[in-house]
Amino acid sequence: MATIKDVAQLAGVTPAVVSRLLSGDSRLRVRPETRARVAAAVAELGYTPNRAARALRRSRTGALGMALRHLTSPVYGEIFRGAEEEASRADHVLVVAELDALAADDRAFRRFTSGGVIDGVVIQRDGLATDEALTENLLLADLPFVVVNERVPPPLSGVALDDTRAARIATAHLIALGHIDIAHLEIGGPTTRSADRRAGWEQAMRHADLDPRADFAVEGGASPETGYRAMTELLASARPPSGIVAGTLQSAIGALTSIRHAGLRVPDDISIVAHHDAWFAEHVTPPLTVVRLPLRELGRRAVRLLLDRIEGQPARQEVVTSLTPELVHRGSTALPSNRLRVGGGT
Amino acid sequence: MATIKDVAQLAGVTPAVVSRLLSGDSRLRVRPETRARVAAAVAELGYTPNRAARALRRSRTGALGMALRHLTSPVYGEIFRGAEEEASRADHVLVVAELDALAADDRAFRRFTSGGVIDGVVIQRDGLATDEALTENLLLADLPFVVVNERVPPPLSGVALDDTRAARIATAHLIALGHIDIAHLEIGGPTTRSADRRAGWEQAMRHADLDPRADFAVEGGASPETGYRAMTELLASARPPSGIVAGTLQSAIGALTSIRHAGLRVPDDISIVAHHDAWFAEHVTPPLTVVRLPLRELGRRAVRLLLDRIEGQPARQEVVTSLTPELVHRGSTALPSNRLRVGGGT
DNA sequence: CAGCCGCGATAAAACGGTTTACTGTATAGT
DNA sequence: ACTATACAGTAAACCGTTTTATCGCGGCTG
Repeated sequence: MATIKDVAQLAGVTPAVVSRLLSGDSRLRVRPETRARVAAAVAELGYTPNRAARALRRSRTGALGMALRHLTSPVYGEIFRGAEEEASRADHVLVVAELDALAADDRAFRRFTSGGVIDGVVIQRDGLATDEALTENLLLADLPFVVVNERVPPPLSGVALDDTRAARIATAHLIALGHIDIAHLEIGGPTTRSADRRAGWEQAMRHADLDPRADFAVEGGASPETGYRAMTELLASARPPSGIVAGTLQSAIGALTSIRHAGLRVPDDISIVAHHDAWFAEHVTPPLTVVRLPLRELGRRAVRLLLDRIEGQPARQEVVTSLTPELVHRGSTALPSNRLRVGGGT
Repeated sequence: MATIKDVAQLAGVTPAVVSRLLSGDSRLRVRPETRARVAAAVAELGYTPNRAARALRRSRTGALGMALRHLTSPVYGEIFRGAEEEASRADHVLVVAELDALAADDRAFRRFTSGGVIDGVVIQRDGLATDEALTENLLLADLPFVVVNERVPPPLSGVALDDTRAARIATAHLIALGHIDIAHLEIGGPTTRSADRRAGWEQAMRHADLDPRADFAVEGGASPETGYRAMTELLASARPPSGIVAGTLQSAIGALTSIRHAGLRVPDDISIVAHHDAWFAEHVTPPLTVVRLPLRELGRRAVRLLLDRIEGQPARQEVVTSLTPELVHRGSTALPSNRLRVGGGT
């Protein structure tokens, strides 16, 4: 591989000129013809600066960490893409690691965070005990980090979605269709997105003079199994809801199964709307109505914020409000039937 | 951060001893007590070698690239986990990039492959033109790489699954249930996994003295939409199949929808078995019978092979046969009914 | 004519490890 | 008594960039 010395020699200058030219040092004065010779030499040799040497000198590696729990998850996959876009723009590279592997293996954590492998890290946070521990350890390691997809309190940095608004939109959609008894399948756990979506549901209900009944806010978790159980419980109540706002796609899928097992039909008997638009939302039966959130923008913003933090800017807590959550109407929501309410009153 | 000099000073030796001790230089003779002093110093200072400095000197970065098309895909997510496990074992870190981003943006490709960012790369390959181009460019860049989840011809290195066997198992399952008219939804495109699965289907059919009819081998693609179309076409034939072996989970899901739209039921009228066991296979309606393949092992093997290649070992072409593909029986396969064949003959 | 300034660069010291060749000291062999 | 040998480490070059301080030179000023 060509080094900066080769380039300098070919251009008839010293390595310093090449270096300063390539990194855009504004204090460097060169005449245009020299600049051109250097550019030509770089092109001819196909020169790319050696990252290790640069990192050693600058104490900046040009790599960003990304610690995610489920690489498999379509929502974090999309966030990753946004992150990569933004990292690419800043000529950075993304080192990814499984959150649980980092938490479980101290050597893995140290490999990831020490030795100047990465300049900072974007982390997912689900309110688990291991997540708290990871935050502690990052703080201890003095490595800049930003939390993605979750609001965090001020000493920390993070960027979240407008989950309250999203849930409001989802709930308002059901209300507009004529639903009155609307339940919320909370994600559960101490995450802000769980609380925010519940808050959004409550707000939309109150705004329409409807009652966000406490027994209609049940924990649906983040898996089909937990969603199934929560829905089954709801169906067992004296007056089951006709509309469901699900916190996650997975719990919505579990709910769908539960409803079917109860001999009811979606959307004829019960309507259901979920959050996030993964490809399979369209391919379950029936296709799920969802509110689509700007996940890619979320990833971009997280990386932007991280880069700013690395540059020494103060911590920030952001919410992506630039793009409005968008309701994608599919087959899982419709006008409420009377079937359930005949005996139910109201 | 503590440097090797700090450690050396604290232990009362020179940096050379620390370095050689930590990297296990067998030609170094030290007495046990010195060894202990160094170990104590390392522990006390929490020393981790600086990766950049090490990379600069060794011309090995300790980072491996992973270029995948769909981070979102559960199959590659699982492969990634295996890869991370193995990389971790070898004290390496994983830099991931989106395949299409690399193909589309030359600067991104160069950032990834030049400048000693990574020592080698594991790539996904789907037989696309851009994939061919990427292979060319990697060869040109003289960067070691291995192809994962696809067989490759000898100058290249790669590790694949035993797709033929998997398809044979899937097909044999339907045959054992009593199905006779069994179609295959090929992945399509010039991938070996597409061809291998088709071959497996043919083998199983012939082995049972059944006819792998040419019109029963249709291209189902890798998306629900293409699967839907393929299935619709099959259903329109004079004597539709009663069993379907789907090359991908996605095409199986599309097929499910098509069957439902045709007014038929799974598994009552038609049985369907797919490949790979992602979480949602269990949560579509009905839950899909699949053959589960050792994806994590595939990821591990790919990294192992890559590391060997980096060490200078010759190219190898592997197939993961150590773990047998396992049939997971769920609700989408059952005994064939007579309903379809009443008018159909046989 | 001396001094100063701006221009267009340059020289050289880091950065933090790794690695090769070498050194000084005791012990053993002849 | 003298050399060989093993032992236990050491010295220093080197990897490829970045960056700070400096330099020679011509022109302008007083």
